[in-house]
Amino acid sequence: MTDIHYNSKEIESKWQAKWDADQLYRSVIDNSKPKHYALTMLPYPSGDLHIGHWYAMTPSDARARYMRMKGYNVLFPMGFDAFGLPAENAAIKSGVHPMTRTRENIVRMRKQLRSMGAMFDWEREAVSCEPEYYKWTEWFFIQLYKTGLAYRKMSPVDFCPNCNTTLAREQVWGDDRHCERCGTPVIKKDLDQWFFKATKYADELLNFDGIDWPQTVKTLQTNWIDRSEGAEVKFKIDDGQWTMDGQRSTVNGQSITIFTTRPDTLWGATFMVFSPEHPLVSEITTPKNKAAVEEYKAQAARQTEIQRGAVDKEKTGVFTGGYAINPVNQARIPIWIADYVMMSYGTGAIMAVPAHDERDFAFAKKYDLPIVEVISPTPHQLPPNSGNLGGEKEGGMESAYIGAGVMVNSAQFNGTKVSTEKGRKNPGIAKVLDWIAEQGIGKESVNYRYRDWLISRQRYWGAPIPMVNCEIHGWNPVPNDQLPVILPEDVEWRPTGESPLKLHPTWKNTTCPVCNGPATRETDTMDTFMCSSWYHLRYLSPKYDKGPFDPAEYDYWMPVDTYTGGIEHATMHLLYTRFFHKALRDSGIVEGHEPMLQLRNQGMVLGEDGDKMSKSKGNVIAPDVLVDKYGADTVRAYIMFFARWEMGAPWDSQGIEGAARWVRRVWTLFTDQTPPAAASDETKKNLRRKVHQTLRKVTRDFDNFEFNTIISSLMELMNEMYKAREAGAAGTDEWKEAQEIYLKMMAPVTPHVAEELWAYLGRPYSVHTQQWPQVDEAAAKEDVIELPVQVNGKVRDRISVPAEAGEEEIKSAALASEAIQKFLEGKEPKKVIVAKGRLVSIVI
RNA sequence: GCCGGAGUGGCGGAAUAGGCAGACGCGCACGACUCAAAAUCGUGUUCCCAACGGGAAUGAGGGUUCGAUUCCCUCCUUCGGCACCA
Repeated sequence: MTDIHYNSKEIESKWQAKWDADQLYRSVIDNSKPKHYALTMLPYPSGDLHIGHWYAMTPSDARARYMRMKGYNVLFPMGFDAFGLPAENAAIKSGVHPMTRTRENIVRMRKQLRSMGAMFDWEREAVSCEPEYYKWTEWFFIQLYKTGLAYRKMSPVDFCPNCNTTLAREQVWGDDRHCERCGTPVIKKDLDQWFFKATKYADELLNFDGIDWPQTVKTLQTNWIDRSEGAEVKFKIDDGQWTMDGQRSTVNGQSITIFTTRPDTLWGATFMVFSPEHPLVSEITTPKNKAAVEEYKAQAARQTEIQRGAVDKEKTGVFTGGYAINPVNQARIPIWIADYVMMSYGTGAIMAVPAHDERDFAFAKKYDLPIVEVISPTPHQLPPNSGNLGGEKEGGMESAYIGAGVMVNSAQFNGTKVSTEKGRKNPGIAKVLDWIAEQGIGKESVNYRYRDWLISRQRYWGAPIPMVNCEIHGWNPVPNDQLPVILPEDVEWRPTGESPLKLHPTWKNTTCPVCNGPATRETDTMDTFMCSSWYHLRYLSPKYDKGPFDPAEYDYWMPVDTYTGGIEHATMHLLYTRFFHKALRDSGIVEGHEPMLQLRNQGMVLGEDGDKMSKSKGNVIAPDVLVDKYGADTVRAYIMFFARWEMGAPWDSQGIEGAARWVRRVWTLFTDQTPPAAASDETKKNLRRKVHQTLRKVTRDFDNFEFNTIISSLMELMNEMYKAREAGAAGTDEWKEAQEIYLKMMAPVTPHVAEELWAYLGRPYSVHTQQWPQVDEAAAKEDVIELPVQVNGKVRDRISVPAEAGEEEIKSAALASEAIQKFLEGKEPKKVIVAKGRLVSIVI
């Protein structure tokens, strides 16, 4: 029976069936072991598992397996993020109900996932579109509503005209502000929508203490939230006399608040600019300027935000006729409107400091508005108090000055140093902040770009928002005993821009939970990111019906120890789930500040042409085909080998042959029946050394998610084993140890073939429940090391010295070398540096 | 414009803590086996100088150092994020 062929199909189906039957991957609470919750992002059930899923999941699985062998009780669950647009869009086209289609797709994908041979605990599978799941999605909504974190507001929101629904700010991408799902540029609509008050946690979300997340994700989230420190300052409206009869506007004397990051430049504020949409614009506009202002507002409204947002667009604006008083120097300054001021940021109005802001400078130049320098880069150029207090033009400036300097033209602050630091770290800003607070002019303030999370979607295939509206009692949550609000099945999916549930004849009619009178249900559904914000909790106990999760399971397994998935979710799912966790924590539902302690992102597998894979480009690699041709073990091995996991790389159809060859060569080596021969002690010692060195390396690489070098180390060891066999090592104790350790190291990567060979060698089932081997440091140690000897930085020779050799011994061995002597030319070296275990460096 | 990642052979990539650049694999070349091919096995494979031998080389240029893919500065290319954000 020397000639056993490697048959991937046979051994993979055999072991998958056995593992299933034995419940080898069932994870149950076991207080005798430390737990490890390994989580990988759940797929959307599109109906086909693609190579990207394999790339994300198999290294995650390998590491979960490794942790299990290290002695942890590991939970590695899988499920489906099953609500969402594609199923609904397919329904519109084909008429097949989304639930039908989704369940079919799940059956198919479950099968594909099983072909991976991963250690998923299927008993814990969770599917977000099933009522027993979304009951709790609805329940969570109500918890957030009860704590004031869910609210309804009419506001201008992003709407995708192709997907026919509103989107959260995070789901609008790129320069052209397109829909994250379909790429269509979004439009603005004024709509009454449900939001989660995520901004309440803005500062906390900026804090990543205690979590081991990639710097890139932390940076992306930080940029997204974009905290900026500054001040809110009140300017009084002073419109003087508008008309011949001295009539004043209704807002005369009222205060308008602006946000600025540069309160130190207040003395240079020579005009104000309001956003055209600012509610006070019509109030402050004088009759004389009304026509021009209305015209400008209409023009601004016609433009899309993209057109308005074009950075290099020339600044435009019109004067309102209104004035305000600069609170620091009482200068009467004109109020303009311009579309470079956005209603959506700060207060929708700014103080314009043309001398020290490029945009304000361009605007002032164009409309001939005064420019007053208040920060001088050269402190002694201007005599103190040489101020031209707001009004006169400063002709000398060529551009706005943004750098450090000292304050000038700023009354008692003249001479105060200003750095380029932001916020309180800047001495000038700090002083002015204190002073304006004292004077009651303004106060220190923080602004964020981050917006509350808009969760209403005008689509059918999502979790219903469990709210009821009564004419008398307004909005109220559906009582707990009526949850879940079930999605009706008989719905027409017409893409009308309105929620299909709204068009259902009866579903929306219900009774008010307060008065039992007639009321209507909310017909929008929830953003599917709501479902995925808590799926890691449902995995704990997917069949539990007394709450979203079983507290006993929660106490044992949470938090997630290792989370893996794509970085494209940095400012979406990964931010939502952190917010969600904090919101639940404040409701007393969960504990701790963060849901996922460690995060690692995989890169992307590109097509062989180096482009992103897509059906239209025809460069899609189908894992099913690869599994059929090579077997899952080879696909797993190649996926882990061919790129740095966090970087990704283009697929290479020839490259996978290398992984296939490796698996076959291991197979051949391990099933080989070469009779034991006499190997020298040297051979046996070298074999052991290589085995333990490899073990040390593989262990470290698993710890560090460096999967590609795990495979190359295993390939190297295999090559060594082939040589050792040639030298007669087969059958020796050292050989047996090598085989045993090899299969244990291989088990997380190629679980089927490792199990098969483990059985072949007559070891007790299963290799996957074995303890991870211990490195024998003594065996791994080198006796003799080869050191390169450099002369003036160039390697001129290599010497062999005992590993234990002292500095003097190494030094004299190096100097004794013939090759080195040649380069020394009899001269005495200036310096000899011995880096122990590394090299010798001689300077002449 | 701001923030972050990445630039190493024909290709994917490797290189504990600043110490032999190119591990491992793909590809390619040559050889063995074969009637032949595939598979398999073996050898070689950064570039330049014909070469024993030597020189150059980790995006470019500079710096620190006995020594730099690794640290510092300037710049280029590329990918991603943000952006009239006050």
